Amino acid sequence: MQQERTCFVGQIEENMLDKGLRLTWRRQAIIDVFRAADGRHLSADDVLQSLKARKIAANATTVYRNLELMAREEILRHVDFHDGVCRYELGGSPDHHHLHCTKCGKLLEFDCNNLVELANILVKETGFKIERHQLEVYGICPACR
Amino acid sequence: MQQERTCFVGQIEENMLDKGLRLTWRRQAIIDVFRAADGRHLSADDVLQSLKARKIAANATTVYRNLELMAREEILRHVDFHDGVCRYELGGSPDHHHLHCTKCGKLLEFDCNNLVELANILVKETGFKIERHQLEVYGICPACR
DNA sequence: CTGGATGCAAAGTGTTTGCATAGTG
DNA sequence: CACTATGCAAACACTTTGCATCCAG
Repeated sequence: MQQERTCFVGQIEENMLDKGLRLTWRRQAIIDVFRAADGRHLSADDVLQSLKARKIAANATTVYRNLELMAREEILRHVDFHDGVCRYELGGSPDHHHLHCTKCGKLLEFDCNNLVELANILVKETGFKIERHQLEVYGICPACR
Repeated sequence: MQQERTCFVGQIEENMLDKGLRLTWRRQAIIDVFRAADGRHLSADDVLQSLKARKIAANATTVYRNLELMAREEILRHVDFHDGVCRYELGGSPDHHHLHCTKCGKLLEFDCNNLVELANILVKETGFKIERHQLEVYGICPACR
């Protein structure tokens, strides 16, 4: 049981410990949920349901608190699909964006070197120090056309 | 009094009538609020407060319903600053984007031909028919650095 | 053993819905 | 005069807060 819950302790967990964060069962479970989600973008409720499916007791409050914590510590990244729900994805590179099909909901990710270029132009023209940007694109995917 | 409320009936109002929408006092007042806002991006509550300041009785429900209606009819455009509030701006060209200062809240708008180009690339690569996109950039403005 | 993590209950915020009434075209 | 817009109250979904208890380091 203990073993089931501990799963494997990977880089993310070590990262958390390095940052002085406590590594609780629930936090590990949340990380596992994101690993299993394989790049999908989960809302607090998605996480909660996944935990329930894995028979891990968890409270919505705890999930919200941990998602926010992990986003602050840059373990998760906050993304916003303009649907009124906070979503998160695992880790790292903020330089990919999303292409949504407004019919079937299919989601494609794309890198965007153009945006890096654009960011440079913006820096020159406005003097802003750019911290983050998010581009969401909506359209109809080939299958739905 | 009647005259005060009617203000001037411009293109937007004619546009509404053309679409078969009723032009009520409150709708005109809401349009006036956006005109007076001079390009700023207003939440439902902002609109409500502005109406109150102009001594126009209006109910939150009505404001929500009309903002949604006008967005559907492409009189307003829905924008989302990822702060949990729906915002709207007047009209037209969707091809400008926003640069937010995360310290002072200053807001710059910028056009983006790069994004049009990007959109073309996405169309070619993915086969999506792109309907809309929104880019929000966050950073520190020169004054705050 | 001590301070942070958790659960529970309740409050909060922004938005939506149902229904009766008022007002526009 | 018909049919839509409005106000009001209540419901709603998602998220946050306060406090007592629990547990990792």
